[in-house]
Amino acid sequence: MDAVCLDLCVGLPPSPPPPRHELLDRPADSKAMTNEEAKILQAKVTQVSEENRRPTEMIAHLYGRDVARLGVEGSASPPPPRPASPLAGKKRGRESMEAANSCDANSNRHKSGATAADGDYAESLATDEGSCRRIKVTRVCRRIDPSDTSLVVKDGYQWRKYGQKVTRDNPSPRAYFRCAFAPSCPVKKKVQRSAEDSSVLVATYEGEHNHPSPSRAGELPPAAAQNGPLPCSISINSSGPTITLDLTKNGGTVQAAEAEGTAAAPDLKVMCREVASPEFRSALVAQMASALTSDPKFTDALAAAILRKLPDY
DNA sequence: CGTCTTTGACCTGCGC
DNA sequence: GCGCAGGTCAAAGACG
Repeated sequence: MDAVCLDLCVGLPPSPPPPRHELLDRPADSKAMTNEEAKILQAKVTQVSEENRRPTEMIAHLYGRDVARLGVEGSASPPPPRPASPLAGKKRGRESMEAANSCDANSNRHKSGATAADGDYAESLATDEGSCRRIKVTRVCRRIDPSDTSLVVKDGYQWRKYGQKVTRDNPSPRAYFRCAFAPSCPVKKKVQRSAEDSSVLVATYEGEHNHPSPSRAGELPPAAAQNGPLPCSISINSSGPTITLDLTKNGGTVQAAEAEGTAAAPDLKVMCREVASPEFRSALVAQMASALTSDPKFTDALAAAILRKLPDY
């Protein structure tokens, strides 16, 4: 997949800012600013403020949309009908919710003729019935050898199997796992072959681990640890600073999908979650500050704005 | 012998 | 209230 470049152009408008000497090398006898000059500078102040506000709004928009989407998916949207199982209406709400999330990307791929990829990923927040507590529900699809009947999805954690059941809507059994690394860990995992493609294992995780992964470095948050460096960079070109979200730098999940030549659209959710994470935001602020302070246009405009705020000398 | 897996029984919630 | 289906428990067996 090619890098997706969100050209959040925060550059200055086509009309270049006044040269530095116009602002800093003002003749001593021109202390008194004409009304026309004042209007022009006022307009520029407004313009610069607008330019500074734009990236903030775009980031906030991206962040807010991601959060809203996760909330709608998990708790608000009614589950879609399941034509494959006419009796599925008897299922409980929680199960129906999971079915709504169940490998949407997987089914979409089947519709579009593509094959399932390793590490397909979907996540939602499920509302626990009778309370406002939210349970994180994550679904991962992995392609396995069809002859492999182990129902094991390696994810770095230790799991203890406590049950297995054959469900109505799927001839293959569903295995139930608990996290075996920490006795108090509330996370459960259900693993079942996809009803549509028996070579695809669908693992559903409920809850969040209250301990670091035993097989990963514990410093990074799960998403970051799973996907490596933040998939974002800021560059400055002739048209101004550009924020680039590089979907190719998303760690193993996307790479696994790429290895099979398939799209990894669900990983956009992972990336959006990272964009919303404090680590990403602080890194983004640092990079933006670095980019802005190294931009002579920005420093010129900033110096001009500061000068205008200072009393005449 | 300790740990893990298997599997039938039981529990629980939902729809009718 | 009953039946159904998913989820969980726990005893028994397998394995290192």
